[in-house]
Amino acid sequence: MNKRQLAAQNTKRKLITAALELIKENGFDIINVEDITRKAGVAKGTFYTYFKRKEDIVLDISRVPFSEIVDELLLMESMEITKKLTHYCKRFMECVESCGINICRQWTRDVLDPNHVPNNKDGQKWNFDVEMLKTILENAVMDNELKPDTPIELLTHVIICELYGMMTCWCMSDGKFEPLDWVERFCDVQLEKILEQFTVK
Amino acid sequence: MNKRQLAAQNTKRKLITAALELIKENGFDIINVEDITRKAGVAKGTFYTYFKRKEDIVLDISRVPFSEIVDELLLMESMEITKKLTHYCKRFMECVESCGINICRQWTRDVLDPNHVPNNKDGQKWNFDVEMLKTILENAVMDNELKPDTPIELLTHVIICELYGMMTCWCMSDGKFEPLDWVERFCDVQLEKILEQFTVK
DNA sequence: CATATAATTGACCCAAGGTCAATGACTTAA
DNA sequence: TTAAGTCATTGACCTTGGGTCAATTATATG
Repeated sequence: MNKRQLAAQNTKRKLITAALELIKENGFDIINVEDITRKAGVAKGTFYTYFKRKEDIVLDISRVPFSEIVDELLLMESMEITKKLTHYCKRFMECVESCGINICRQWTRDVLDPNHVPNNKDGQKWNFDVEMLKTILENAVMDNELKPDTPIELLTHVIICELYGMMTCWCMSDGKFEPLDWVERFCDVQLEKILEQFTVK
Repeated sequence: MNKRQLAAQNTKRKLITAALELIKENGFDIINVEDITRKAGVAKGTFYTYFKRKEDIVLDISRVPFSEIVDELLLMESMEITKKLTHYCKRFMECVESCGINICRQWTRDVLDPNHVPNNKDGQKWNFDVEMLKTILENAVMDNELKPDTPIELLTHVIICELYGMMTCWCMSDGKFEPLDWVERFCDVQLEKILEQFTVK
């Protein structure tokens, strides 16, 4: 990586850091692009070198904490399926809480925006690796923990639905409940039931 | 209701009808306030007599179908709790489907908008009567279907989470799955389990 | 009929997202 | 070393569209 690329990387990092602090504190709609660039110490136009639209920076902000979960799960390869899924769900809500309401709010609003086209290489819209969840379930089928005819696509969607539902409701309720208590209750009560009919006894 | 009030009511109805068609067809961000007023046959300023902000009209659009569910549930008073809740959930997703993705998307984005202050009299932000759900559960406790120490607030939130999760994911996935199949699976597999520990045997 | 009230209008304002030609620092190849 | 090429940076400028408001018109009231 040469000098120019390093400088560019640094500029992007400065923008993301500035935006993170400003949005977390004030909310996405309150601040404008110039607030971000001023805090980052660059010109307004520079923002648009790295992000197509004002909204796009939120995806990049939230990507960092969530990407850690994928690494953690790789280390849990040998564990049983419910342990892995429980970890996945709990860590998801931990990330939600650490990002804060303003970021999660805007992230959800972004993904619901039909104009939103992700600008990252892999075209991934969800910040959280849904593919990872699928892989966990596929491995469980291969390991004969789950029946061969398990509808993986469906189960993936069910769990994602649950997590996004919790996140959305948490934001809507202005943080009235504890995300971690919430997800724990879900794992204890519902998760096993969801898997039950596909589990090999 | 005198002539003037009737005309005003009619103007508002025209605006809502015009907006419904335009948003359902094109999406909220694509159309602007003038598109709505042009289609309704009124001036731009008139819009702001009835709605504080462009976004506020979406709440009014979606209120109609959802309000019907409350009436239906009043007719089911004598039925058992799972029947009532199943009906509630299924009808919710029916409304979601009939509103269409563009309306539901924008509705969710609205409620996640921290600037959003509902303009309707009762200050209700959710278009769907959450209080109704609470009432159903409270009645079940009184009828000794559910234990006296049932955490009603919690159960209400759990079910709302599920429904909003389904709606949000449906919108995010661009309508890739069937809302009705989805909610049926939820009612069959998870609903009973959620209630189980509070059910009087 | 005069006064009060409420709905309607559309020209206008303006915040802020987004553009782009010019600049200059850095890279590359001869 | 140097000249050509590349690319991040800049900030004045453009544009869109949400929202305002004084004037007007229609209706209600006494």
